[in-house]
Amino acid sequence: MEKMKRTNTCGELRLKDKGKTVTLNGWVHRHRDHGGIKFIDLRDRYGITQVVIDADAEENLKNSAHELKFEYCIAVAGTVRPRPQSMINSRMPTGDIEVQAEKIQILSKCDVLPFMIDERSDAREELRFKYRYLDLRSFSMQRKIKLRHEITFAVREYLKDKGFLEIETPTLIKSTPEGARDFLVPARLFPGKFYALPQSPQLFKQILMVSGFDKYFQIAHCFRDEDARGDRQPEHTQIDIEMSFVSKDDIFKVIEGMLYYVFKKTLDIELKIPFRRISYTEAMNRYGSDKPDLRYELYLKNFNNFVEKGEFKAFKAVLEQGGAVKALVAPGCSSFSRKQISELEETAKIYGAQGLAWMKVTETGLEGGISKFYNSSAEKIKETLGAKTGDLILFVGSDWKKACTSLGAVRAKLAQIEKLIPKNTFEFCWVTDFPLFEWNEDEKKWEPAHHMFTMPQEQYIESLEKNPGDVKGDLYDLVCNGVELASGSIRIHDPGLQERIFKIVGFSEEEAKKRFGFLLEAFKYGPPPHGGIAPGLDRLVMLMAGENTIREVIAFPKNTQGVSLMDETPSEVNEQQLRELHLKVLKEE
RNA sequence: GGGGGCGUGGCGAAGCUGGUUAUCGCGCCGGCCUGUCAAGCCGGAAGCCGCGGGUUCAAGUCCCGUCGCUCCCGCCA
Repeated sequence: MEKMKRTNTCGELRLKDKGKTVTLNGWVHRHRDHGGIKFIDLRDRYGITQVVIDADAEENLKNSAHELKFEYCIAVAGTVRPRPQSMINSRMPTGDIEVQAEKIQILSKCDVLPFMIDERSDAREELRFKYRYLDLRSFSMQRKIKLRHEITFAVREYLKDKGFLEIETPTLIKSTPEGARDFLVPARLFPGKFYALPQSPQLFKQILMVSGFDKYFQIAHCFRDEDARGDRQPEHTQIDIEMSFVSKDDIFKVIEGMLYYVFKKTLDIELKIPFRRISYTEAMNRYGSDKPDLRYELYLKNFNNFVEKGEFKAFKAVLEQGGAVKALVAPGCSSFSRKQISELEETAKIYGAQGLAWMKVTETGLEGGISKFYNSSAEKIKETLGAKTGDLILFVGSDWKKACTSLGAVRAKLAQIEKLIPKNTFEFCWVTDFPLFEWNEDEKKWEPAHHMFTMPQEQYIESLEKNPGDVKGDLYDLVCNGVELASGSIRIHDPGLQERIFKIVGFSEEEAKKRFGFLLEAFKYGPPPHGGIAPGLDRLVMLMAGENTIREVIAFPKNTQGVSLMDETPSEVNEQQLRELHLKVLKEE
C-alpha cells in the first residue's frame, strides 16, 4: 500500500485553511475514545493537531482509529474544519480547527512506552538516556535542541560577518602533556603508538595564526578524560576562536558582540555590553569564587583588621600563618537556628574550611557564637561590615584561597536558601588578571594556571623567575551567573620567552621539543602576536535554555560515569581487533 | 581517589520506632460512553522491594558487602 505523504505539518493549520483536504503524518500523542466520537492528538515537531473521527464515520475508519495507541506513527487524510465555538482550545496554536479524518494509515506501531512523551514526564535521567530517542520526542527537548541549532547558527552568522573563517582541525592528534588526561586511540600501523583526541584545537589554531588566517573559528569537539559534572562531560563542544594582531580588548569586543547578537537573535534579549570586568583577586575577595555569580548582592568582607584586637585565638593563629579571615553578612538571618547555621558550616567544610564562626547582630550589639571575643569593637564591626540589627555574620579563617572559596560557597548556599537569585537574568563579567602559575604542593613545582603558551602581563616579564607566584597572565575568563562560559588568553609568540616559561614549570628543552616541537618550529617563521578564547557551546546553551546541566542540551549525552546508556558505550572489543592494534588488556587485581 | 543521596509492578512515588494479603497515581488489558483536549466511569493483569550475605520467631524496613544512578570535593592547562 502506498504511504500517504503529508501535505502539511501538525503545527501549521489554522482557521484560514478550513475546507482544505490535507494529509498529516505524525505520532499519536493522545487519543480520547468517547465510544461514538474519537479524538487523536497528532504530533510532529511543529506542533499538535486534533484529528476527529466522527460518530457517523464508516466502520472501517472507526476500527483503525480504535487500534491506535500511544506513539503509533500514522498518516491521516481528512478535511480541515473549524471547531464548534465552545470547543475552541485557546491553549493550542491549532486550537481553532480540527481535521475530520477520512482515512487513517498506520505507518508503524509502538510498544508500551517506558515513559510518557510528555512535558510532565518525570522519568529519571538514567531511563531517559537509555531511550533518548523517545526523550527527544518531547517538545521540551525539541525546543532545547532547536535552540542549540539557532545559537550555533547565529554564532556562525556573526563570526562570518566579522570576517572569521571556519577551519577544521584534526581529531586524531598528538598526545600533549599537562592539562587533562587524554583519550588515546591506538595507531594500528604503528605498534605502540597512539593518537590522542584533542582536549581543544589549541596548538592547531595557533599554527593557523602563523599561517596568516588572522581570524579563525571552529565549532570544535573537545575530549577530556576526567570525571563529569553537571556542567561538564567527557566530550563537549566549544566555539573555538583565535585572532592575530589583537589585545584582549579586541577579543572581548568580538565575544561581547557575538553574544549580544546571539541573545538578541535567539531569545530577543538585549544584553548590556560591554560586560563588567573584575580581577581574579577581587572576584575571590568579594564573591569567594573565580566565577562569581553577580545576580545577587552578598559580598565577602575582610575581617583581618579586627582579629588583632579581638580575643579569638583560632583567628589569630590563622593570620600568624599568613592566612585570611573573611566575613559574610547574611541580612535578616539572625533568626537562623543552630541547625541552620551548622548546615551552612557543612557547606564551608566541603571546601576545606575548618569551621564556620558566626555572631548575631542585635539592638545592643553582637550576640552568640564568637561575639564575646569582639565586644569591644562591636560598633566598628557593624559599621565596617555594613551589618544591621537582625543580621547574621559568618566567618571563615583559613589560607586566603580556602577562606574565600569556602565562604563563597556559603554565599551561594545562602542565596539559594534566601531565594535571592532572580530568574531569567544573565549577569556576565570578565574575570581578568589571573596568576600565570600555581604552586603544586605535591610535586613541589610551579605549574601553568591556564596553559604554558599564555603571555605574562608586560610588567612581569622582566622578573618572571624571581616570584613566579606573583606573575599575572594575560588571561581571562568569561563568567555568566556563576558559570565559567569561556576561557582564553593572549599567547606567547616569542620563542625566547616561551623557553623561560618552560624552564619555570620544569619543562626541559628536550621534552618541549618532543611534545610541541612543531609549534616551536613554526614560531621560528614570523609568528604574529595572537590570542584567543573558547566559549563552551554546551554551557552557553544550558544557560540560555535555563537548565542546570549540559546533558539537557546535548542530543546524545554521556552520564556522569562517561557511559552512553543508549548504545552502551564504552564497550569491549574482540581479540582480533586488539591484536591488530597490538594491544593486550591487563587484568585488574 | 573521597563524601552525601537514591534504587519498591512498564514509569513516578508512599510504605513510621521490623509485625497480616506491599499501597497510590500514570501506563497496560477488557468493557461502557457523541465534543474531548492530562477526557470520564467500571472491571482486570502485572512485584526475586537492585543484588549477595547477616541479625531476628519475623526484614521492603536493621547491619555488612556489592552493583547501578545521581549530587558534591578532588580532578578538569
